[in-house]
Amino acid sequence: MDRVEDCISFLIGKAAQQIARRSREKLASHGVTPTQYAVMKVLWENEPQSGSEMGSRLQMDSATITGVIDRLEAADLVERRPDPSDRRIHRLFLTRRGRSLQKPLDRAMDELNAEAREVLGKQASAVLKGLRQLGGGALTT
Amino acid sequence: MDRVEDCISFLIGKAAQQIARRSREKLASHGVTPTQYAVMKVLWENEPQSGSEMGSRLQMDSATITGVIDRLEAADLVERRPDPSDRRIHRLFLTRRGRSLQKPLDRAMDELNAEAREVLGKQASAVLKGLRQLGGGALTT
DNA sequence: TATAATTAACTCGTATACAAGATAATTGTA
DNA sequence: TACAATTATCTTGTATACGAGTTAATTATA
Repeated sequence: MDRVEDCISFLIGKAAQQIARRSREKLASHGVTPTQYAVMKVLWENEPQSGSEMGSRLQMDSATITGVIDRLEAADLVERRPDPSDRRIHRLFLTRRGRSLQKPLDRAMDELNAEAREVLGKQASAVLKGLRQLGGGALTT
Repeated sequence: MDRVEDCISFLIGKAAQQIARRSREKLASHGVTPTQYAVMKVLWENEPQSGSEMGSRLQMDSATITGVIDRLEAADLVERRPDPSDRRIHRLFLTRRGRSLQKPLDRAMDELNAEAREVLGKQASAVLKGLRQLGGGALTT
């Protein structure tokens, strides 16, 4: 590979950076980051969840989960409650405020998806398929 | 978008995470990170470069550049030297050690590219084209 | 049952990234 | 030339992300 711009790792990294940047812009007015949105989206779908369930669903490290939940809790969007049958576990619940953000945040992210699809054009489905393969363990050591 | 796994931003983020992880694994034995590799690859191609040239080439923020160069300098891979005609600028040079890493690091990253291409199969070129579009300003606000 | 293995969550240290802003130097302009 | 605008770099603070290791609790096994 002659130029760094031809390395797949570089290309995908920069594409991810641009989408993350646009995503941050769209979510910023609601005080939520892209990662925080992902966690809340999983909770809107199925509540409560333990941290480890959340982590395996979102492919997030336990150290990362802890920090994200800390900040979501500080923002009064999510709440940790002890699990009655297993004292190692904290169950994650949405607060009223957390529930109220579902529609506006989903709308903002739907806009972003539409923008990205427009950029990708008719190759969108091929790109998404490739991304699913790369992100889904095909590269596991 | 119903599930977070169908959001383009999530998919591309996770794909980038997996490639970055594999990239770190391949570079770790040489004591270099993926971002540090990118900076060195640009210097192998054309030396010296100023920090701002490096930043615009690699789409890196000035704050990020400063930290990466700090660590490359601490590892004796790159050297900052003042620019004789513009005292704002630090020119970046490779050290002997920095030059010696070109072949092994490029080989390691070529392996990674081959792995990724194998995963993507015949859709590789479509995926790369899409990534170039997304990473190259098509989403700029 | 006593103990080993596993699990969930957390802590600490390091490395990107970005926002915002500071400083020093250079360039453009009236 | 004096001053405004721009440029290059660096600083600080925040948010992921990962590696490594800790603690407490649960499960599996001898």
